[in-house]
Amino acid sequence: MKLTREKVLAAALVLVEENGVQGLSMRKLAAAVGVEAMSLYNHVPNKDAVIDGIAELVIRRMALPEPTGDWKADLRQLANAFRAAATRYPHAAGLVLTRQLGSNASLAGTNAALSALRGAGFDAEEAVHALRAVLAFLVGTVLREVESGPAFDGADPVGVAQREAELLASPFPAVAESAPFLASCEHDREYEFGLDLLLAALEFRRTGSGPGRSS
Amino acid sequence: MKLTREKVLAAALVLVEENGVQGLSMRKLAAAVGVEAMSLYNHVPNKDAVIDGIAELVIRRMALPEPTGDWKADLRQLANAFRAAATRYPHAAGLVLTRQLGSNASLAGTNAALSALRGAGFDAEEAVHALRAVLAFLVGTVLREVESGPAFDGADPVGVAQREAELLASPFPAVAESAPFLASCEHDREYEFGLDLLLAALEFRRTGSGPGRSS
DNA sequence: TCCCTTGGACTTACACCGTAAGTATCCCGG
DNA sequence: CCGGGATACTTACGGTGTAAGTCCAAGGGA
Repeated sequence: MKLTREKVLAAALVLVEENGVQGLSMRKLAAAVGVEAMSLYNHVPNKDAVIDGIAELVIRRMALPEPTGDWKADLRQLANAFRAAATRYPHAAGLVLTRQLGSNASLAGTNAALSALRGAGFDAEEAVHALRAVLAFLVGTVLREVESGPAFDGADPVGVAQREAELLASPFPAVAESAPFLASCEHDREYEFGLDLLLAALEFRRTGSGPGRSS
Repeated sequence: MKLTREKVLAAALVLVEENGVQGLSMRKLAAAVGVEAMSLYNHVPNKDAVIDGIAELVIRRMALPEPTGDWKADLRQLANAFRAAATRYPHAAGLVLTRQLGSNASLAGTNAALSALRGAGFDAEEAVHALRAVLAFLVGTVLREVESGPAFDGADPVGVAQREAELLASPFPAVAESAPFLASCEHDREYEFGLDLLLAALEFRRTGSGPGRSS
């Protein structure tokens, strides 16, 4: 079976998901595709290119939603798709979020988001600013989600309780008051909250009037 | 002169800023403090701890602003301080933004932000959500800022022009329309835009009525 | 005063890493 | 049928993180 760049990258992705990014080495990758280390260099210039390729592969596997014509719903679904694509490969997600995406791979998503914003009445420049604001929030949120250990997502009640106790004992009054909410982090809720905030602000900016109190 | 953990971390930070994170090795770090590699292990358990320590050091050097009583101004100044601290060490910034901060180092900043939000009328839980939304945006923005090469910040006009041409030639109409604005990225403006958006949304959520059109 | 504990620095060693350079093998177009 | 290009393998080098053991100087108790 002939080796291809695509197969190398696919194997690298599963290897990263199994062992973490640190656990990826050219020798292990070669073994995973049934080859000696140096043979990989026929398909890939060096290890950095492999890592770039993994990030590219992850976003290439992102499923773009169909536009509905409702710009807020469309933007939200695009954000959902991005988040789903990244969290699907928790170990590789950091790579996607960290390096700015090699143009071509993410242009389709960029285009979809800009279309929705243009349809909402933003001009070509404002649409870019709005997109970048939402994307920055998205990157920060997803990064927190994939990097935070299990002590944060509520799946480890003892860790959460211990953390809450530490925060309560801290010399910072506002931290102590909010300790129960700081000690854990429901990623879904934080994501929805922030996205609602941004979409509401964009709608306000667009129409000059706010929506009803957000649900 | 006796070696201490603190001196090791300080040396590691300057070394990272000189050579990038990849360029940091225990041997080089040891040489920088005038010692053999293995001696470092008397002060630091392993390399990961060094890297964690660098991130901690960077945020420990963040200068917290004085509270003014105006919650939006206070939040903005805190965000400015965070951004300034991170961009001061571009190579180390990725470390700070990537790993969730070891509790104690960032608690003072967390407390200041929560205080401002509590003062604005948010309850202990909403304040945490608001803080996390702003922080996520901040992380995403600063990450983009420190990772994007010089082809993006406008300092490399030929790179920007080339990039704009590529975008114009892409098969995505909304991308082509916004090409001049996608081709470069003024980090200050994007930061202000997104932060304004979030603060406006928070104010709206707090009072039930929007501010006048922003700036 | 002497000794002995202790802690920090040094030395050696190992397994592994990315990859430059050279060599063998296979397949396919002429 | 054969020659050349692509692909895979082998060897080798300098670098990495760190486990294990050695050595020495400073400080406290007898």
